[in-house]
This record gives sequence, structure tokens and C-alpha cells, in this order.
Amino acid sequence: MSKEQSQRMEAMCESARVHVDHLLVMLSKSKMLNILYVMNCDPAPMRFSEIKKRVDSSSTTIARRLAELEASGLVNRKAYATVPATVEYTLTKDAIALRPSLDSLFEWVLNRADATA
Amino acid sequence: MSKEQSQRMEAMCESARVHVDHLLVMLSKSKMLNILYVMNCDPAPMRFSEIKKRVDSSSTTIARRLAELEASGLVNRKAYATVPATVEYTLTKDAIALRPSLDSLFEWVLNRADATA
DNA sequence: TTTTTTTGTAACAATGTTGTAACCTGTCTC
DNA sequence: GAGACAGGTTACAACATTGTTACAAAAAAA
Repeated sequence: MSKEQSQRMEAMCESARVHVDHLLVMLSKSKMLNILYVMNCDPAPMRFSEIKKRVDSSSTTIARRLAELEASGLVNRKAYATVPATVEYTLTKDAIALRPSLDSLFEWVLNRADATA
Repeated sequence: MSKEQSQRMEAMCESARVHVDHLLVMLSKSKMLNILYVMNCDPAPMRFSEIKKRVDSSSTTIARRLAELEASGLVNRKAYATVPATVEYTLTKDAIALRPSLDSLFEWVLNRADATA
């Protein structure tokens, strides 16, 4: 392999590492897995208040997490000009691809919860 | 999310919900997924310094995370009376059961990293 | 004799994160 | 005119977490 190639290789690895890190940090934020979980449970678009109710956290935190998810391309936000406002959140194609992993993860969590209960 | 899972979720008692929550909070702590990842990658017992090097964090944080994992029954700690001290960590059977989920999760993360890179 | 090694712990300051309370829009209802 | 509703935002105080530094122990190597 040429020197140039290996440099590109290293740069690519470095870049991928940064992205992996970013994703892990995001997934590690409080209530993040909870939100992905409840949105995974129900494929229908979900409104802010519904997510908040199911996740059971403050508006501030839910809003912050949803904004982060949207910025990372994991959820789509759609606002309707109704009165009062209606906003629907849906998982993007990318997030849906995460579904098997999350299912499997939550399956494990539930099994452990059963075993430890 | 399978129907069975949702049903279990709904039927879940308060005590189990607490356990699920505890697990999610634990998994959400910084470097937790990283540690499980590196330990999953290599089935051999791993020493403190090796984990620290691969995860790239401070001793304090690694020690805290490993203590939490041990308290939750996800890792076993084995100390040898060598000089200087040798300590080996291994994943418990429970944590190894988590492996497919993590593999799948990290595969998704890497795919996304490639796509976004 | 001093340094080196591994695997931590303790204290603490700096930094990051959270929830609370207040507020906002814009109509429809009482 | 005064709520009420959804879906937030902002400021801020309280709280949680992090890394840094110092320290330990015990024997072997320099």
C-alpha cells in the first residue's frame, strides 16, 4: 500500500471513529434510549405530549432530545398549522434500520428485569 | 417491537419497571457502551489498563464503570496477588447474552459512520 | 536508594445536565 | 376578558459527573 493510501486510510478511520463516538455519546444521553424505545413500539407518528407522557420526563429534556435526534437525522418533525399546534415525530429510515438492534437490546433488558425482579 | 414484547411491557409490574429503568440508566452512563463493546470484541479476560487504553478515558471513570458493571452482575473481577497487582475482568454469562444486540447496534453505528463520513 | 509497575481511591474544582417556573403564540370557549 | 390548549423556549439554581492530582502498597529492577 502506498504512503498516500495509508494516510487516507488512517484519516478515514479517524473520521469514522469520531462519528461512532458522536453516536455513542448521543445514545448515552438521558432518556434517549427511552425515546427510541417508545417510538419503536408504535410505528405511527407520535406527538410531543404522547412521547413526554410515555417517557415520563420534563418538556425541556424531551425537547432537547428530540432536537438532537432530528439534528442527527434520526427523527423527522412535522408541524401542522392547527390551533393549538400539532407536531408529529416519526423515525427516519436510518432509525428504523436500528430497530432490530434495539428490539434485541430491549429483549435482553426485559429478560434481565424478569430474572432480577 | 414484537407483540409479545409490548404485552410483557404492559403487564410489567412496578418492580420490573424499576429494574428496566435502572438498566437503561446504567447503559446510558458515559463510556459504558464503549466498555461493553471492547470487552465483547475480545472474549479473553481483560486487564484494567487494557480496557482503559482501548476505551480512552480516565482511571477514575473506568474504575467507576467497572464497579457499576460488577455490582449489576455484568462483569466478574478477579484479582491476583502478583506484584504489581494484576486484575482481570470478564463478562458474565448475562453480559455475553447481550452480545448479539451490541454487535447489531455497533454494525448500525459503523454503517451510519461510513454513510456520513 | 530511588524508581517503576498496576490498580485503584479520595478530595475537589470545573464542567455539564436537569428540572422548575415563567412565558409565548393564536384561536376557540366560557 | 379570562382561561385553556399544544408545543415548545428561556433563565437559572440545584444537582450530577468528570478529570486532575495526590496517594497507596509491595517487590523487583536500576
